[in-house]
Amino acid sequence: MRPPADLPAWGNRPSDADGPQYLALRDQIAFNIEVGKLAAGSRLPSERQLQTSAGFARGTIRQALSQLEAEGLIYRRDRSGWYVSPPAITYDPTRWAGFMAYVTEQGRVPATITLAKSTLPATAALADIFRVAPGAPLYVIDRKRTIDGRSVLVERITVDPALAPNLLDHSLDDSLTQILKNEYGVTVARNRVDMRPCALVKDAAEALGAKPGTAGLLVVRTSFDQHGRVVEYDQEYWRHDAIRVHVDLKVRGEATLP
Amino acid sequence: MRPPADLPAWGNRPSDADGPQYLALRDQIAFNIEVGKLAAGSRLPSERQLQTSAGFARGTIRQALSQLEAEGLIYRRDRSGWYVSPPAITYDPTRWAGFMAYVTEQGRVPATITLAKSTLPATAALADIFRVAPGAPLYVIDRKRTIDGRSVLVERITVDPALAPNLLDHSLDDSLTQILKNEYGVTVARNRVDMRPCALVKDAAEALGAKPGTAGLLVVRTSFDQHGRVVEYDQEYWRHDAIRVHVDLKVRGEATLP
DNA sequence: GAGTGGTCTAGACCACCTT
DNA sequence: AGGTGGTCTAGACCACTCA
Repeated sequence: MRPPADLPAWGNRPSDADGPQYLALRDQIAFNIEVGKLAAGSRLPSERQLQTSAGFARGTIRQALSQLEAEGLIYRRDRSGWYVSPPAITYDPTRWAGFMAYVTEQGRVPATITLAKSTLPATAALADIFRVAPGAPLYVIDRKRTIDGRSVLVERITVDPALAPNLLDHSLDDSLTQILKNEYGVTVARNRVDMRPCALVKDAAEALGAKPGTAGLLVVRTSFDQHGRVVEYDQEYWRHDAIRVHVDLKVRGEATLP
Repeated sequence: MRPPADLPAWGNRPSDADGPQYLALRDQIAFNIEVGKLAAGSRLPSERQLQTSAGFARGTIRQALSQLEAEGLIYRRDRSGWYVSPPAITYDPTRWAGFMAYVTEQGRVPATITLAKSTLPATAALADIFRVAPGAPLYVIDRKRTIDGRSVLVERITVDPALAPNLLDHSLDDSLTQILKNEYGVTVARNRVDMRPCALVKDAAEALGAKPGTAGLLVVRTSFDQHGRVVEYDQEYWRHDAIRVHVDLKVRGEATLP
């Protein structure tokens, strides 16, 4: 399976002559990034520096920066500054490989930090998912994951203690799926993945050092074992510029037609 | 396969007391949407009306509206106004159903408008994808698709004329995959899907009546026939609030481990 | 033609990060 | 302590949509 080429598109041609000024500034910064004058991970000049060097009002500068952020070319660390985005990682939900594995495969350095772990009573929604009584205890684990030192996602994993008693006693900084398999003999037979663009809610944004409301991608994975029981329910909030999803499918039977 | 529940999340609790004012305004509007006071598709008061009724400067109003837009609760029609977003459609790339089918299935009304069709010489990137010589002729079709009358995606489809001669003579407002199958006997054996959050580039935004730079989702589908030839290469730009991706997978062999 | 959002200015104060 | 981005104000003009 060859790695997916950089997704081409209709093209982001330089703004038409006489477009808005903020787009002209956008183009100039984007150009500096593309030719490598501004390297991935490096910091942009401060807004006030750009203000004097470009001669625009600060609001206009911020419009240009927000545009570049929306495009995924740059990102901000809350109240710290603007930085050039590193390349995105490619994520294949159909592959049987955890975060640590596929990030490493792509020549990057992954890391996991456990933020919190606790036992909480099931909310109505979770009770429905796990088919347990509302209020029944569930393990809840919050983790943060980084690539080359940059926080790219926070996740909340929920597990039914019935399937993995004393799970929280383990070190949770490695692949949870591995632990479930090796320590509890629980294997995943079915995987359901839901994805949608979102805005990073406050807690997620704070954990990522991003401004609340920044664009993100919500990936919800639900893993089932061979008996159809929910093994793991995982909500991942990704920085929107850090992920690309890639799925490769053999077409299965066409019996799904009504 | 039961329809995926609304993806729950960490929760968008009301902004902490004494948060920024624009978030207070956001909460107020969001509340009006949730309780149905502002129905899906309906128009919000104009920015200047909000300005006087809420007592904030217009910039602050616009910040609140942009926040709601990022969250997918509202959208704007360029220079026309702000509107409440209808529910998103669920898209399953593993299912053998075209746009018209799965939108209808979800109780919505789909439509397709062909914007342009032409024969163009292959760019380097396209030549590589189709394994033809650079400059070789390729069919290029631009279409727009709507749900309940709202434009939700524009796409550019590229097809190799060798597989489907005179394709452009057909009506292209229906499922292209159907035409390829019924008229040319070309069936899809493999489907590759790449997705990433993006900003809508100028042409795509204009076709959707959105402001350039609005958040979107780029979905690139590459379809192969049983001989591994590329049948159809499709770049879809979605409004980010209009789509949810849902994938359901049986876990296949674990032979992919290194 | 009236009203809309889109763009832009030139200030200001604040909370927070960095050193 | 100095500098950063985050928020906010009160104006202005323009291109465009819509009735």
